[in-house]
Amino acid sequence: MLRESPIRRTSLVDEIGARLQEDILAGKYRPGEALPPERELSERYGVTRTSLKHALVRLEELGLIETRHGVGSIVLDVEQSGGADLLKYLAPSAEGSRDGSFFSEILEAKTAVCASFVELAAERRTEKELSQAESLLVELSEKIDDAREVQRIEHAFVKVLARAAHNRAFVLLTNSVGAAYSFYWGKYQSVFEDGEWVEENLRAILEAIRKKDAPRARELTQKYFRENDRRVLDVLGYGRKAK
Amino acid sequence: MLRESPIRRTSLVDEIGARLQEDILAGKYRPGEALPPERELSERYGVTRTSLKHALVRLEELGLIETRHGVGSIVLDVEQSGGADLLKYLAPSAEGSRDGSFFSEILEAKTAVCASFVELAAERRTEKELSQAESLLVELSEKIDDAREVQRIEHAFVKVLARAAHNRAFVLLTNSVGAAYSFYWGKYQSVFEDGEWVEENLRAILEAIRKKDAPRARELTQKYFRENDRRVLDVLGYGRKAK
DNA sequence: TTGGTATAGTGGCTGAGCCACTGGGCCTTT
DNA sequence: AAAGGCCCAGTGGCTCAGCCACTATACCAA
Repeated sequence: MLRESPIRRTSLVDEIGARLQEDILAGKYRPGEALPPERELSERYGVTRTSLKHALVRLEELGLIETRHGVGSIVLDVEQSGGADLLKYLAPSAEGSRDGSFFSEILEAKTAVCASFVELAAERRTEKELSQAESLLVELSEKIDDAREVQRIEHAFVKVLARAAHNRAFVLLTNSVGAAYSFYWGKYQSVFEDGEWVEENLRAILEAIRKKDAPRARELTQKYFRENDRRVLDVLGYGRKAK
Repeated sequence: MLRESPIRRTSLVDEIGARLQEDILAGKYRPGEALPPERELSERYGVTRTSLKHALVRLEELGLIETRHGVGSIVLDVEQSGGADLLKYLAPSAEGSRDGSFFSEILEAKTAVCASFVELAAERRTEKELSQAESLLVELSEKIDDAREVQRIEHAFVKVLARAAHNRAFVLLTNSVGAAYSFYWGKYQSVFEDGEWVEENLRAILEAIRKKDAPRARELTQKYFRENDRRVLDVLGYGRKAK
């Protein structure tokens, strides 16, 4: 069965969390200041303290606030303590404000991270990982006219390489960055209409990895993703503005 | 006032969250399976459902579980959906099991990420950022015999460069990675006893950035951090084993 | 086979309440 | 005055009991 992206039901808690998050990121509550007391916030948003608290737990996990017993919830400086998992929340709000440069920053980071782990993958890949990547390429050539499938397979291919680097930290970093642009996922599918171009590049990268030619693998990856990023930004209409 | 690392009071919720997290990561609950119902879990751990729920919210934010109304909390595959913010929790448990390779993986990722944003920083840094970095180097040379201070300043220096890349995604990635090794922070201070070596390297990097020589900045950064990583692993006794 | 419906199991959310911690003001003692 | 102890208002931590909303399943009817 084809797995469609499920309708995302937003719970009350998610809603409150998102509102608070926006307010914090918009500077309504400034770093160093305390949020209003939970009792007041819960009344203001019309929810119980319990529900509000669930939202605060989430914000604390993200590194947006620090809650201290007997004191309150202090707003932190995002640049100082915000974690990478924030990226997935920042993307939609950047979209709302037509902030294309933010998306280009995500892509840039993605490209850099990918280039790094591909370099490592070239040195450490096992035969099994090579064949996994290879079979993805075979699948790609079969579905080369379906942009949607091309996009999916390319993504899976990158994930295989991330694992092939045999570095758990890189896998998690890749996940965070991936979650950040997953929001845009459907919006630049047209980039993958040129399936041959994708296949050609991925194959070249895989060849370099097979030969354990790390520098070349890195170079090819960087080249491919940079061009890819450029096309994506073009499609989304951020083409020129973006640095 | 000198800011000491505060005593970390662990709340009940943190405790439950940590326990569940360990159990999940240890494979007690397998990906795809559902966690026991909240009512049962809360009874098992001897806390109210509310408190347990707070912990589950945290785990969901981390990408360890997915909770669905009317169904339950499904355990996710960490490699598939775990975010970078997990790193900071993985470090202590890896320490417990003497898993040195995990720490070396974090350092490796850190080095790669730093090298990438330094490359960008060389192209985009403003004069202001240059002078910020410069004054940190001045401070460094004044406190060059205090390993603790050298470590702190080096860290601040890196953060300045991260911002100089003018890419918000990189800042957040750096924060996540930084949080991951902050756990070890005090344990390898001796590496920074050689303050001259640190200063010399940072200065060279800054010079390359000043000249907008991106490739060289990248190369120097990579060289410095790789050697640094090696020393850190040595100090922690993971020297040889680590890949 | 199809489609509805009852139902058991699960999370979502509420509201009231008590306990624990923090910080600052006040009062005593020196 | 200065220092130390105490109290208390404000705030988060956590509990308890309960009802509502959603989901999957099994069964029944067309």
